[in-house]
Amino acid sequence: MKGFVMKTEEFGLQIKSVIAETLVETYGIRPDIPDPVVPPENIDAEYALPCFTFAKALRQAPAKIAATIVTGMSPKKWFDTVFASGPYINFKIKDSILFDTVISELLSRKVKFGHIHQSEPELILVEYSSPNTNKPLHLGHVRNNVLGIAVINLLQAVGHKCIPATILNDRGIHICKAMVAYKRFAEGKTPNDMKIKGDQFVGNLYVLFEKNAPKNPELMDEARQMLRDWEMGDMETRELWHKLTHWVQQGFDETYARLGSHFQLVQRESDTYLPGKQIVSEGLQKNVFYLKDDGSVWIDLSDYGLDEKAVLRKDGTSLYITQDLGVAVERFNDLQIDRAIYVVGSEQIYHFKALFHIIEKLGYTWADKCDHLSYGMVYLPEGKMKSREGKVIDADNLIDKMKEMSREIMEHSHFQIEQSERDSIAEAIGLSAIKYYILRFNPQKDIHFDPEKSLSFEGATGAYIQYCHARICSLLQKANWTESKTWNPALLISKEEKSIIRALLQYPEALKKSEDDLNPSRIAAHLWEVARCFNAFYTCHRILDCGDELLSQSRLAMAAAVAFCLKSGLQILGIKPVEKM
RNA sequence: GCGCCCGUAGCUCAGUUGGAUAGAGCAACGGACUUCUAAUCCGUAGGUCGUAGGUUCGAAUCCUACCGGGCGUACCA
Repeated sequence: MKGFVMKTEEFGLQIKSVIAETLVETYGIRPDIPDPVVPPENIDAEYALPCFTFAKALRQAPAKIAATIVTGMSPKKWFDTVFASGPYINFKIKDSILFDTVISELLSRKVKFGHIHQSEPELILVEYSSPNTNKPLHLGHVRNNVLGIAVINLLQAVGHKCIPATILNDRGIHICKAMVAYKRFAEGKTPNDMKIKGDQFVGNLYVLFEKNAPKNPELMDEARQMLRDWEMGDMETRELWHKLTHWVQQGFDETYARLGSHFQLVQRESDTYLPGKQIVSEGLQKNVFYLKDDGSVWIDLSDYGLDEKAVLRKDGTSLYITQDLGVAVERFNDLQIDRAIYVVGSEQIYHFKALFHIIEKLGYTWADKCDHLSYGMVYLPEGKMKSREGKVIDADNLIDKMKEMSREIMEHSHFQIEQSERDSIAEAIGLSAIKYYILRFNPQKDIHFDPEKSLSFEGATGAYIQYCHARICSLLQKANWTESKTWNPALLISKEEKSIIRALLQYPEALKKSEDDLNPSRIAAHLWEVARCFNAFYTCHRILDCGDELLSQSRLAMAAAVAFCLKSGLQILGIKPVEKM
């Protein structure tokens, strides 16, 4: 029954080699063969090879070449038909072989379908999240975290090793403002007393400060004094600082746990702002930097089309870029990483351009191994989020809200779920909606987020894909399905089944593309495609009790393959697949 | 001013190393539930791809100019 099995990736490779062979035999030339592409829907074929690139060498129209190649090609046993259509050569693979290959590979590789093994994996540090410790995480951070998680999963899926890293920006005027507000207004209360999370507690203080500061200028003076005291290591100030930052971090930990953010390396600005100074003095010695009369240190980046950039203040204190410089050098030296990816918003494009050029000028060979994965801003209907004014979408509130909406739908669902399971499922579906919504976008694009309209459980959403996955899990469970059950790919003959198989076949390519340009939206889109194909199939064909046990088993095998693919993709996106909803 | 990003259906977005008839979702309208989970499916309608030039066999995609929006251009982060 299962005769000729070939790994899915080999179809493309085989096509290229057949074309190469034919070109040698027919024309006596050996040009580069482009990768096969996916034909449009009206063409019944899995692969198409465009012949434009041969036109120049052969001095013939692409369509003529395509026709000639088809005529001269020796048939392969897995071809059904090969036909030229204009400048394209279309390859239709024998259904039985195609179906067998795709389903067998999914059933054996499961969620590793499409993953790649690297013989020499890179060690890649991915820095993401890196929040200020004076307020709760908001929607902007959610985008950052969700993207960071997905990128790490993506890199690992294609065989690299990652160090998830973050820097807590726990030092500076922002936290001092909250500290002043605490002394003035908090009356010694704690987050526990107020029954709120530590980050929200401190965030409220920060907003309180900003509200009162315009009318009370002495508040700002106090905050500045607080910063000086902190730098001097004043005990009382440090204790207060420690107390507040600790509360914030406890709050973050809860939110991170919900979002699924994990960090192998957590650095604090309060620890890392010093090493950069060492780099600055080295740079001065190498004459890469120069000293101005007032004592500040600069670098001229005009040969890169940038301006002069300060790397040390006149009072000798570090700047943001000083710290990043020090941290980067430490990471490459101490951790032996091959690459570093910074997941940071697009407003810092200039900063990272400057940073990487400075590293290059300092002569570090790994300067080109640093990447800034920038992502667009998140806007609300009323404009940009402003944490000073408390005008933000709070991460915890957002998750809670989506969870509630999800629970609400569950109440009215036909499918009954045990009371005890509802909470975790509602949480998972709520998070799916948020994460999928964010990851559907190209990271480069700004997101205009309307809380009333943006998050939905219908159409191209996380819930849609989860729903498809849950349906299949339910089927498999009802049938007591196991991989060892006998099935026959030749029985899967409907056009809906064919669409499913083609979508599955293209998944590894979508994964690869996603990783190539660090763009998880490609996977997100492809999962939608897979789920859509399955849902369409599901409504017009029976799977269980369809009157033919072998057909039933064959459809179950295909359904299981779909489930593995969806599960794989969801996991890469950082979305927890559910088995019921 | 200068630099970078963006402009595709009413709305939100795919498609951009030039390639087959520019695709989805939402909203609108018309259909399918005594359900293998309707958080689903099927159908209809909706487009001078910001504008104008250019490059060529071919442009949403590349180049130039302009219009509109955003972000930068800190001894902030």
